[in-house]
Amino acid sequence: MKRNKPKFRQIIDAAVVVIAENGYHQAQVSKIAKQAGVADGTIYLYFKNKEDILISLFQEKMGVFIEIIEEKIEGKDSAAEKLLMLVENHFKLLSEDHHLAIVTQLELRQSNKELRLKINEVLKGYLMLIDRILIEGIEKGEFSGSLDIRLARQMIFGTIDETVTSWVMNDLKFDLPSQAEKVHRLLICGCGK
Amino acid sequence: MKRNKPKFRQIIDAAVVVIAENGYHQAQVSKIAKQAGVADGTIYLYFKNKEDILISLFQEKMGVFIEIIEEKIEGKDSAAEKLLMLVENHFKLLSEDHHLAIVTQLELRQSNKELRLKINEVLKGYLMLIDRILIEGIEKGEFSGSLDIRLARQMIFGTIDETVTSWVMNDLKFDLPSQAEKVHRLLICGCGK
Amino acid sequence: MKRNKPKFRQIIDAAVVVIAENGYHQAQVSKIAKQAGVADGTIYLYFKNKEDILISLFQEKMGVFIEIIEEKIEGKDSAAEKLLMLVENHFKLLSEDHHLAIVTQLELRQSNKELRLKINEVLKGYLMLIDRILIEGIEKGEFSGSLDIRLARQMIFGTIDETVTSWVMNDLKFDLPSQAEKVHRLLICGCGK
Amino acid sequence: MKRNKPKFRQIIDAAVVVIAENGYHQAQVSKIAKQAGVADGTIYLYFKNKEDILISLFQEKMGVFIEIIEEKIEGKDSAAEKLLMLVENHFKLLSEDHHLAIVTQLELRQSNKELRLKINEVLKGYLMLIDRILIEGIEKGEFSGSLDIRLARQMIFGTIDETVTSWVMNDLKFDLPSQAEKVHRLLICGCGK
DNA sequence: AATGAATGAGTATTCATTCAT
DNA sequence: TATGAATGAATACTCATTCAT
Repeated sequence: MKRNKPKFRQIIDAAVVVIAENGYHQAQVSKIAKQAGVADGTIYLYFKNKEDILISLFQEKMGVFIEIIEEKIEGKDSAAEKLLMLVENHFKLLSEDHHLAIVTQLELRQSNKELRLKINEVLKGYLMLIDRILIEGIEKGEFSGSLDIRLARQMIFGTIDETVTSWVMNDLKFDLPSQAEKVHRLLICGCGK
Repeated sequence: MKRNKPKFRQIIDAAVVVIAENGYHQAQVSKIAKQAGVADGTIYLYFKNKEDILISLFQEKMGVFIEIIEEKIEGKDSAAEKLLMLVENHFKLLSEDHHLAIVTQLELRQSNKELRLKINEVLKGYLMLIDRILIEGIEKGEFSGSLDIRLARQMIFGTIDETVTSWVMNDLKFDLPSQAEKVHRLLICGCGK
Repeated sequence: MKRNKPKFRQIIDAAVVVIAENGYHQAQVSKIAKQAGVADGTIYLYFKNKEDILISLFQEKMGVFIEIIEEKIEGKDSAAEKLLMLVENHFKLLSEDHHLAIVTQLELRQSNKELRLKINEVLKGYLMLIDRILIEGIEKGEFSGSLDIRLARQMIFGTIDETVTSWVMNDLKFDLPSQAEKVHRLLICGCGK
Repeated sequence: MKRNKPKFRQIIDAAVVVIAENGYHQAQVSKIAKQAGVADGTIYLYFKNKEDILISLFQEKMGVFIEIIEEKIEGKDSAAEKLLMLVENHFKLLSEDHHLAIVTQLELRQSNKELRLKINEVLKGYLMLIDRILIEGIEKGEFSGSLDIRLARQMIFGTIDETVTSWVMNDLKFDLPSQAEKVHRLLICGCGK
């Protein structure tokens, strides 16, 4: 299994660095290979083509993402607390890895539609996690029974994503994790009183 | 002034069609010229370069967007009503122009960071419109006094944007304008009871 | 029509020179462009791709070949005389253009099967010319009535081709046209007495 | 001596299969190794490089070819009969091994000039066999005394080769050995009456 | 003897932009 | 104004060969 060999992760980590520092369109395979400390050809022993590097990158990183967040929300009793954990850790994980934040929020979105559809496939796991929290919240009576799950999920993900993107676009200037509580409050209570 | 000459809009409209039908990376200048019924070189009498076409496209379309929405909210008394008008018309305008929806939600996001920063510049007018509604809502006591304007704006824009993108990605299948009221309720009241 | 523009022939002639002097596998498009005195991209205004240059090359040169030979045999009364003209001019035309001889006998044969099939398509015109001579010879009673046209054509073409290839492989040392009469005699009378 | 070890022939036979089924340019060393049931590196214990495989392949196969034909013509009294034996067995041997026919007539000719010169070196043995038959025919008075040996040899080899190539190119459709007698007659008597 | 993971050189093609007419 | 022929920079991927085990 290629995915477990050290060079697989080595190349993916190199790709994150190269894309973050040079931009998507300046991230040539040869640059990634150099950063990973392998020959150009070695890349193709572990990945089918350049696109495969990017999909695998997203799969690996998003996989860890989902895993960690699932772990954090496990012990929590209320859906609201779980949502807070999700927002907090989403912000925390990305603020701890600036390169990854730049890659996921800015650079990878420049990829073509085909690649973006595959990335969306990976994202589905995360969106389903949000859905589970929403359903639990409704069942427990924490959230409104008339909630449209899809729209609520789009609000949650859209708000988180827009906040992170805005943070990245503003050159990572403000402190992201400290926004989690306020964002959480907005998602639960909205703008109203 | 180039912007008022017929060929200026002719080329921009051609660009929308070509990008929507071929995708961002298959929207060559020569294709846009052909669609517009002019020679390749003529493009450069009206636009500095290809990027300038895309920025102008966004400026023109977003300008109309803001204008119409401002008009619609003018007479409304409450901030909540104004927000509803904004969501409703945002959805309505895009659902009336599928080509434009595809271009703004999917294709134009594939542009490089530099171009996206310039697009964000144009977006600021729209975001300031949201800010004005929020401030009015706080001042009138409709919205929570402790609202973080920036975060609230990011929630509103993020939610609207995510909803539209999801609609476009699902091949424009569901009815977008009919979601406005529910989205509005979510933005005002959140997920909670 | 691209085929009539001067650059079309200019590029083909450059290809003959470059392939003859560098070999098929060292005949890069950029080398051909340089030899033709045009930019790399200009090649693609006149040819679909590299393969298209080679096919067009063969078509153009073989077209001239067939045309000239048809002209030469026109006035001849007997099939035997016509066959002599064919051999003589085949040898003469190639011995007058060493570059072309090298390209058709050695270099172009290194192309892949697909390209060779297309080249064979072009060759058919020449083989049909041979067939017409054979049929006339049989009808006029010059050639044996029991002649198998296909085999006879294969003998004629095979013998001519092998002779030319051998001449090219021996570095064009001996005088090719002077062999025509002897080759002609062999084709008519065979090895026997 | 490498040539006598089983893996030497094993690799050569694998090469014939792989080249025949995949084409010259798709016959990678790794594919040949896999077909032969050895590791890539093992190839290089038996052959200097890839070219060496192809030359050895040709040497081995052509060696058997010459051996068998020499055996067949040994007892024959006349040069004409010997020539018939040569044509017949040339056709028979190749029609019995389609893979080999494809490799020698089509695929190996795509090799570069250098390799083809080396292959010609191997062919010389076969051409000398033809020469010996021709000389015997002249001495015995069967063939014309004024025969140019080189040209006659080129006619014989060129005709046989063109016939086989044509057979391979027509997907081995017609029966090759049954053409031998007619080809033989053509070579002895030519097209004339 | 045998393995197979690693190497790294080499090239066709696209397309935004220019400028002579 | 308008044209469109010409330009030329820039890059992913393959595969013969090696060598540590």
